[in-house]
Amino acid sequence: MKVTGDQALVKKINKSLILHTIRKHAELSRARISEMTGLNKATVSNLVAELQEDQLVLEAGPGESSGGRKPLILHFNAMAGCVIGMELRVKQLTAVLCDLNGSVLREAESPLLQHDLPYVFEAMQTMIATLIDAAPLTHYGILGIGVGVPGMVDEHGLVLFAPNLGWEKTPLRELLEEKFSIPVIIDNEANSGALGELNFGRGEDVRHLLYVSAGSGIGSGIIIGGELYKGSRGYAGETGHMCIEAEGTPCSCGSRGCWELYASEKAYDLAALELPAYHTRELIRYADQGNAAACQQFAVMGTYFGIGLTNLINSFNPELIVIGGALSEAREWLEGPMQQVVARRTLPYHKQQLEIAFSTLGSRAAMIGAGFSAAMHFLGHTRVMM
Amino acid sequence: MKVTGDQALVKKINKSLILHTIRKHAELSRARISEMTGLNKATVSNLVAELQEDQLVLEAGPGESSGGRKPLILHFNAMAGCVIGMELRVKQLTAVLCDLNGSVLREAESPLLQHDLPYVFEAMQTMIATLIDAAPLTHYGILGIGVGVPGMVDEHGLVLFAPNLGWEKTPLRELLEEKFSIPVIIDNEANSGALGELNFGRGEDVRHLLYVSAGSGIGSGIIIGGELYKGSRGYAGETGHMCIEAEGTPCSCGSRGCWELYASEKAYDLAALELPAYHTRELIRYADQGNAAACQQFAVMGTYFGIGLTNLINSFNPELIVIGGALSEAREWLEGPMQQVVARRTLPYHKQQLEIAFSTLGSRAAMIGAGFSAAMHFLGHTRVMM
DNA sequence: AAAACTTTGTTTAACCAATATACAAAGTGA
DNA sequence: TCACTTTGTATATTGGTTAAACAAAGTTTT
Repeated sequence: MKVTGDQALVKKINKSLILHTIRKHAELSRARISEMTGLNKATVSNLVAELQEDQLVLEAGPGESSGGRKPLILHFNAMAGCVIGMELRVKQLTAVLCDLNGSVLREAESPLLQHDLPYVFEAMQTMIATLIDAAPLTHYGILGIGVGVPGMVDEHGLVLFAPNLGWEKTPLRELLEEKFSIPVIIDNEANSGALGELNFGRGEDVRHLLYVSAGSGIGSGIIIGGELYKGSRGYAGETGHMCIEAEGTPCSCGSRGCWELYASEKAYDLAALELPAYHTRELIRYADQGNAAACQQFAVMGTYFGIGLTNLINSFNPELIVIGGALSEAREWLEGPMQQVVARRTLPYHKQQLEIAFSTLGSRAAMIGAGFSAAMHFLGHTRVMM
Repeated sequence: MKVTGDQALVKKINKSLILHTIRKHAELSRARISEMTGLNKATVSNLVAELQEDQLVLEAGPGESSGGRKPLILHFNAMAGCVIGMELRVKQLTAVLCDLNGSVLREAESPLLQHDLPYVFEAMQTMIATLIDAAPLTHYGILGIGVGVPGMVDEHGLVLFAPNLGWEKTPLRELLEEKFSIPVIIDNEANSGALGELNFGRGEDVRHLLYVSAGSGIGSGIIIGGELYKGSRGYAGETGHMCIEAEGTPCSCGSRGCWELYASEKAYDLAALELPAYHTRELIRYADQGNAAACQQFAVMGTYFGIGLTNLINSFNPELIVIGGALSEAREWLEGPMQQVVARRTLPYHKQQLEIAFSTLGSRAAMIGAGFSAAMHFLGHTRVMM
């Protein structure tokens, strides 16, 4: 059954519009909201009153007059409740406690020594419980948990396939919801990172964003029209297995010449590196010391990284690409060769309005994005398309 | 100013819902529509009455009783008006006169000898005028013109760049609207083809579809969530310039190893073909006659075609890929090698629900899709997202 | 300092689309 | 013929937005 229109829907649309207008712009008066949205002043007053009852909007006293009565300043009550954003990495579990604006209230981190589900689930439980205990008292309490995982996730929060964890069809959402009895959102780590950068990083006012996470592999989160694009069964963005050498190195996925073999940490295995370094951090240290082999390694990777980016640019035509993940820390060494290749290889019209940036949220992008998903699930977002 | 909710919007949403329900399913009663949409019977009656006044819905007399009063069968009045769908190709101009259901009422075709705008525009004008004259008398007359062009088009119908025509920043929509005073929709030929296949070809009930048009180059039309995805400035889908050989053959776009150099008609130039054939039709004839060189040529192209498809599959995760364009006529020779590569190289979870099909609309896909765009522009489509 | 003007936010009455409910019309089956 | 089903319409109610008037609280002009 499709969505039909009635008065309740109208109210939902307008209330949602007002809430998100306040959330994004902060410090608005009712009169200003009426102007910005086109809604009648009376409608704004009524719905703001409801949002105040819901504890989602607060009145912060009078503002500056512009020649008449002083406006009553409203702002979004980011502390109406808290959310937990978590990232499950191969060697580490990290999480944040956030308010509804993505501000980090508390951080937690613990190493992950094994990958079997009981062990990992136990570690997640412990960390979540710790953050819940540490949460300040708010009206709604803990509103939800968002988790970014290194693998494909379907629309029911089932982790279909996470090769680096050895997981297959793991019902992570179900397990966590059963344990904590609050909504849980599971998503691919790159998708979460894309949401984080879109909302709290570089992506303000961007409608088409590509977040490319390069670490032990490469994954992309695709934002289209301001929203996450997940593909037909929820796992688009597996761009690491894009072929950039038709008859290149065989990959574990069954294909050959996959991008991530040349432009992620997997490249270290292939390179004839005469250095005792197989991790990005170490390699960066060598490069910083002026080691030619390390510099060369990054230069080659940067070039390959740019080739893959070019393909994504030609296909998706994004406004902004944000590069995140462990490799983004090697920006100093990767950026030059990468930008050079992109400049040389991209179609002229794509170049014009494209910006390629490195993550501003750094390693927290995925956590913050995952928390944002949980917050949005609570806040809702009803709107009309023409 | 954003879209706000009021009663007019509610009516618009519901009227649109009813109209498109009738359009897609045909032969429905008011009672059945009420069940399908969830709208109240009275609401359906009222809005159907308005749609009848608008001449968009007709009553076709009583249907079969299922144990009670006979239903009154409604159907979409596809002949409320006509649209023109046109495709501008490098060597040919083709167009169709369609009803609002994409049924072709009349076809036209003429060779294109030059590419300068005055000549092409003159040819377009003549063809459109002929079709308008040939149109049957309908309530609304000619509702719009849709044109698919071999190049990038922005949201204002400006042809930004069409290398095969030598066009740059050509205001095609403006010119046609000025001339004919009806709405004109310009789009990339692959985008139009994607819409055609989605609505009138293989794509029924498909939400994520990729239409890959292979001819003198390769372009893709991307349907996401049942809607055309155009990228940030309206020209996503330039997948032909996806690099599949990092240090491959230099391309006119400035890059190297572009997919279309290996898997479109451009490959003929590169191949050491010892045949006097440089066009697909001729080559197919040779292959049909058992010529080994021709078969080999197609087999290689099929393999490369599959490699590019694999990249698209991993990135977009579509439910259905439809292959169109001139090369789709070589299906017999391309399909085997192509499917083999895809089967071997695609990630296991992507394979499960993916179907790769050849165009059913053939060379008419883009025209019919362009006409559909014009029809949809008239009919409107208002809906809600949660 | 008083008067005139501005701006903000609320109150009021009117409007109108969807809905539930009752009802009329037109069929089936025993 | 009678009981039941199904279809489609009529009626009163509900509840959201809106325009317009208004009250409140400023600033600017005289």
